[in-house]
Amino acid sequence: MSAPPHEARPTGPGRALPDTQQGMRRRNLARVMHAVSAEGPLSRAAVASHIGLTRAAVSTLVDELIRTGLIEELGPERPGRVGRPGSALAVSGRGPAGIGAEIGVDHLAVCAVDLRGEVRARAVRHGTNRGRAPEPVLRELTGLVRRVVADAEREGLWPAGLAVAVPGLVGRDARTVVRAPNLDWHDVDLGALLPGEFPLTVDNEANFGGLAELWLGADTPRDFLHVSAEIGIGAALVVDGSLLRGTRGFAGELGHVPVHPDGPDCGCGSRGCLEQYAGEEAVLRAAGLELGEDRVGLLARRAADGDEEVRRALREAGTALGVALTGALNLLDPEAVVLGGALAGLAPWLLPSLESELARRTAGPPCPVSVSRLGPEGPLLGAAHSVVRAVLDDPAAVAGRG
Amino acid sequence: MSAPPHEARPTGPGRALPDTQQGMRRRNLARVMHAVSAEGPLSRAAVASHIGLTRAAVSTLVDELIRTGLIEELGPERPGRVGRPGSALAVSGRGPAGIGAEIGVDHLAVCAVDLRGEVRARAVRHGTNRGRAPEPVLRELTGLVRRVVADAEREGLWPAGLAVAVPGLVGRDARTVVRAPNLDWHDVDLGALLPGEFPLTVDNEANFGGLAELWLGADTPRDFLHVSAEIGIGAALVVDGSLLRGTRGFAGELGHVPVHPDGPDCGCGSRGCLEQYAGEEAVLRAAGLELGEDRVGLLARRAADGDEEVRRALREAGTALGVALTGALNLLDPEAVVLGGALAGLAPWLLPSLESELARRTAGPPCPVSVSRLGPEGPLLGAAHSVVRAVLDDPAAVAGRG
DNA sequence: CTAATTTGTAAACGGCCATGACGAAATAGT
DNA sequence: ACTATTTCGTCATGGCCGTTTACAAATTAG
Repeated sequence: MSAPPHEARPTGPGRALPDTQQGMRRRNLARVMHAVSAEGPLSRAAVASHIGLTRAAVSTLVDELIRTGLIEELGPERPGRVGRPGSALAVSGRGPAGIGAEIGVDHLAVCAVDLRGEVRARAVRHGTNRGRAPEPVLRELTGLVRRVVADAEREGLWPAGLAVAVPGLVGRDARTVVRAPNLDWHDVDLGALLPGEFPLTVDNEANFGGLAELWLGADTPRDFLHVSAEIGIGAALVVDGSLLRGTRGFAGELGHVPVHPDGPDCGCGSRGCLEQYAGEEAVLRAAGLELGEDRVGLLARRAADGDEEVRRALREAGTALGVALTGALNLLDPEAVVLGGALAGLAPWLLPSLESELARRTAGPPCPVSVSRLGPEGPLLGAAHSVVRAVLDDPAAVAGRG
Repeated sequence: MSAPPHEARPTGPGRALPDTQQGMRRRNLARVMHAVSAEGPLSRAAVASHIGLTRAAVSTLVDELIRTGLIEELGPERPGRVGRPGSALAVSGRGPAGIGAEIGVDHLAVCAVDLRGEVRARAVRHGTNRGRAPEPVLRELTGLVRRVVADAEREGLWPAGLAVAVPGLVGRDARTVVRAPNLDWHDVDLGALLPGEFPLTVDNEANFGGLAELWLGADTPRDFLHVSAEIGIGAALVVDGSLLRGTRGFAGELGHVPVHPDGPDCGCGSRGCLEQYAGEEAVLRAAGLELGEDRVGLLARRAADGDEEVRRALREAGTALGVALTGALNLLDPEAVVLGGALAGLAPWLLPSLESELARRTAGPPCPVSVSRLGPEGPLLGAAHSVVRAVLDDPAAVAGRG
């Protein structure tokens, strides 16, 4: 018997729960979880003042969360001020875990993250997946998942769900890979090919990278654009703390924004798309390099070595990116732009031309552009954390399991 | 004593109410209002099954709404089927009213809309406002508002709030006009210049036009782009039934999306912005016409008369619009594009080139482009309805007043 | 060592929706 | 015409949930 799928991508604490007393209760449980999770160890009284309920109400909520193993009582706080010291509460390190997986072009990776946000187990397999059929790849991925789950269970965790990051477009059902050019996959239903023991969510790697930035970034705002690139160039649009997905789930296709409308033909049918100027293939071609393994690393090394041809190619890519981003900034007015994925490693050579292009084309103060500190880890962490967030968003839904 | 400002632009039924029984009650009151408002006359039992509460609970909610004058009992329904007929409920036509106002380049307009969505009073003053100082314009507008309010009050309505549509950028405080090029206004705080008797909201005319389309359009989806143009070209981005405003409130600036990055200089500092190809001035220049009054009407007449120069200018504007929209569609993946405002009147000559450009640049089925049936009335109606929606979204907040 | 302060819990209270029963008002069947 | 059936609106009851109030416990300030 497979577990029921968790609510498709909840966007906030306890959204869409019915407006009845039970729904209220569930939302308040979620608020307690969020407060304890975000603000570190907290006493019941502190939680109460954070979320605006009374100490008595919080007491019963916390009791329930402790009974279900989602919260732990750490013991009395060290008293620094007058009054009886509170008893510190923290989210449990032995409860549910989020299993994140990433299907990259050159690797597979899986990790388990506990409610505290710590990575408690991981497994990686290197080797290209380009052009391989979905079935063998997913069999391999399943093997890694089982290993990570076993490791996590040895530490007292149980898997609350699996989230898979894919380098391609994912339908709004959060299961189907509609198109993944780098893998040459089309309309692959991952739900049918992965273990059904726990709830599954599939999403674009740019989206999960953006969520990781939102949840784990140092001072990432709640409105930003997260740009990431492998062969394609994708963006995660985070608006008011949640992802903008679009009707079909295809939002954020920055790579096919027209940069020079009469430019070279693009595989998408259009002409002069950003991808023709800043995509991996285009940059390699402009730099006079061959395609091969670890293409991004190669570019970075050559650029660092002072290869002027490579540097010029990257400068021009940055300029094109700047043009496309100008359009996006005019449309979305975000608070920041974050470069993630492969772009993070090439940032030193992309940023100057990108930023000067933005400055040139923006009237007021230009939108700040920063580089993700998560780098290539973003999508994997975002995937795992998305499961953790789902638990925080509705702890009652998880209480029965485990 | 002025009324408290209503919650800044609520986005959905009863968002952000505290999770306590009172908040639950308020949300349920809102759900009853929405059901009755949207689904026409409804019996208590029908409301109950619509919103998922029991008949008993709905009874008490309806009693409260009747007491506060927001809902009226129309009397027994004509029984078509077996069983005791219900008593039809409808939102009141004599309760609160939304006052909408529009500051256009060539006119001022004010109207009052009741909870049923009917326009119950209106006032218009023609004459250009281009280059006039804010104070006299707003004095004039205040006069119109007072007249409309007086008319509405004669019909048993009372003003629940004033919403003003402006042809320019509005800050997130929903009071300040940051920049309105057509009026030559900068950083004007409308809150200080308009009567403080009722809650005030100010927004971009494109945004209010988009909301009107969302609320009043025949079968407008919950995800669409509403493009409108006077001198500037603005877009309202409706995502999942609510407006995307951006951090500073400047989202939707389609007019400054780069179309030809090396094109002619634009006032914004960039080059080749959409506005340089599809803006009113650019089109008039391309058509070899002078600037003057009723410029859009002139273009439409000439085009209808078969003026080939004008038609070519509009075709090229449509093409440029298509390029910019391609970018927007790739980023946002909406369900539809709606042309409103001045563009609606020129649609016959813009649409062919626009749609062929979209078709050329889109891989899958192209995003459908339609024309607003509200036309130039959109922003005014959207403004008035935004106040009505605020009442529907939290009827309890309004209960005390009036 | 006492007063003050803060924490956590327990009992009483009040608000709110669900449940179940009932009268009212219509139709359907005999 | 009369009864059975169905549906509507309401009332009384009960359970759930957060609040209020009170109190014991644990710490600091003086």
